[in-house]
Amino acid sequence: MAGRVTSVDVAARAGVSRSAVSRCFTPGASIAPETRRKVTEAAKALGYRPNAIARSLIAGRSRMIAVVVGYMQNQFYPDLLDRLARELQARGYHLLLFAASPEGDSDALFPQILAYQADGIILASATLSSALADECNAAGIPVVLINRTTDGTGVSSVTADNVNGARAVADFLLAGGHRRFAYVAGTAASSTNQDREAAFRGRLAEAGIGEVLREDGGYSQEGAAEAARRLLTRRDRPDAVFCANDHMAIAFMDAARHALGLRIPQDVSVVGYDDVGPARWPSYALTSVEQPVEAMVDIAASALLDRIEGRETAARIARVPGALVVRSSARRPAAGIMTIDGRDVWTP
Amino acid sequence: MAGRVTSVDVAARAGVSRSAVSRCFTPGASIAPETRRKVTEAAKALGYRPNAIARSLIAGRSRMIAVVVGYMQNQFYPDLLDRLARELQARGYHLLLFAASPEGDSDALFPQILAYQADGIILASATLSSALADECNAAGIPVVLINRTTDGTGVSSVTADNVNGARAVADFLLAGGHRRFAYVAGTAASSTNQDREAAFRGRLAEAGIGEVLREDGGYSQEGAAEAARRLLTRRDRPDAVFCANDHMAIAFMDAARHALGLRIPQDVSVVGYDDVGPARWPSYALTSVEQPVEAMVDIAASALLDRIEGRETAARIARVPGALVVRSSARRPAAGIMTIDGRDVWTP
DNA sequence: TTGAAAGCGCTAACAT
DNA sequence: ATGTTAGCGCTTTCAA
Repeated sequence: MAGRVTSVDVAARAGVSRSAVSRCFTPGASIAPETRRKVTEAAKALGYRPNAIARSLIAGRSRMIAVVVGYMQNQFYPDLLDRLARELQARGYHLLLFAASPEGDSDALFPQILAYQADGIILASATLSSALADECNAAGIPVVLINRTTDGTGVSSVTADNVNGARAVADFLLAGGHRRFAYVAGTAASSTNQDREAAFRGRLAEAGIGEVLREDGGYSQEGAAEAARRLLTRRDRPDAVFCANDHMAIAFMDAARHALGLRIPQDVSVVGYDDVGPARWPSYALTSVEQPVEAMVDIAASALLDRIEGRETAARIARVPGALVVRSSARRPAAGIMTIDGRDVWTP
Repeated sequence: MAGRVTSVDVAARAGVSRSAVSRCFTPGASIAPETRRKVTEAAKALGYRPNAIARSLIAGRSRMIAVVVGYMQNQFYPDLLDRLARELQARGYHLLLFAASPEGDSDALFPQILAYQADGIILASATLSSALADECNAAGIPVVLINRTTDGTGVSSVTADNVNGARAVADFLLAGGHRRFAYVAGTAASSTNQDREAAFRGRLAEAGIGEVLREDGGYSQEGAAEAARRLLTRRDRPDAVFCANDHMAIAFMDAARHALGLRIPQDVSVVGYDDVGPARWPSYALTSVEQPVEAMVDIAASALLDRIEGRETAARIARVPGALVVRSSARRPAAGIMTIDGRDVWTP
């Protein structure tokens, strides 16, 4: 039962005071080399580790970050979580994971996050209500939103540059010679969906395309498959479809091919957003705007820890650019594609 | 700053002692209805929540479970994590997430898990070294392994019934009339891979098939694609391939079709293990043995909490059966397939 | 039923 | 550089 060893035991064995033991484990504390040696030795012999819980109590900081995720089927979120856990670990923090129901029991999470004295909170979901973010913010807990923004002030957010990303998609499809467009939407209330949709439509409108068909896929694969059925059986079938994310785009492609017998991109071009792992799988070879997980996590972690550790007090709004990665799910324009690091990228 | 309210503040406002406040939030403590009312009211007005950290310090239990995951690209793990978080939340526990490198800095995790006084630990990875499990176990922290077993005593584990699952795959492929078999292995050292491989080979041997080709895919998609290239360009190409998991089976199928131009299942049958989401995607329609996440999580959580809460002291070894779900990545035998709940299942 | 007092394991002033 | 003292916020005997 090495777990029950306290600093008193170590102090006794090393023949010093508890303070000395404490100092030995406190970076930058003043302690004589000889004392340190004795303590270290005793600690090792006893299997002693300072109790982080007790430490938190004193410090008033737990070094734990609450991370709330919603939908784990979309590979973007597992990737995010993985990077987040590593990044926080590397910075000496730990990740307390909360799974939120899509509906919004997320309010029940607030007391728990508070109770555990989380030093900060990361909300990683396009669809979660902003109520939780606002509550935490009001309670003085630094908040970072990933993949969505909110109107509330004081809340940091890290998103892709959805506006430029969606514009690039429009340009790309126009350059490919498409004329009849459709958009498969995610949850309408999410800022990410709104930004992507508005920018896509806006750019098309500038090019003189007023009509863009629309179906709601609600960020789900079932929704996207249903959207495909509806859109692609119309007489005036669209020849280019932009799905609000890859997760839907994949289901859309499958429905188009396997349920409807269409060829991609000959019969219809499909573009997604996120550039998740499955987009690279040869069966899909999905053209998609990347959402650079690593950069987003770095920024989110820095924004959060800068506030927690008092280096910064203002909320930070970051928009991270991502390349439009060209594969074969959409007709390739004759020009404007460059190969960078072995990846075909749209650079008009 | 509602977060900084303590029981003293509530006590003062309610005109009672700190003890009374404590009792109000302790289920089953003796407190007068009137006192409870006053305290509840004051707490609500002040936005007070008992500090879980301080509580943990006294109780010697943190109500936190450390969960260590390795590889998040394989959709099985995000699904597992999602269920795990919900299940633990529902039982009043919380999940402290650790991402382990495949190599094994997992030893560096031990001190951290200890420091945070995790009440238990769940290792969810087929490949993690068992050193961490043994250390925790030795330190008196209950351990549950998911998706692998270990020789160490005192460690609980929950796995699929890999032996019967792999046997079913052999039977199924034999019934489909196949004669030349191959196995794409996961990490050779993992118990899961060993069980699946041995049972698959064993069953084939019983049927008089002595030779089974083998390639190591190391549980990675790159490895599986490479395995496909090697196996399927041989002159004596196998006509049936069992991949140690779906994650590899998918890459194997993609390589077979897109790099090698083969048809599935006409040229080669492919079967996987796990029945993850992508196995159901029409592009793959992968025949696979399911690994029932929900049941596995229920059992793992119960096994862990029963030990933590002292209801049981012995380690539990659970093997959860899963159906062989028949889709179209492998030739279908003429008989032995039943439709249950809209799913085709191999029931010879 | 209630309050006073002790203490969970640790760190941070403060002396020395 | 080291030990002593006083808590961090809470629960829990122990009396009353």
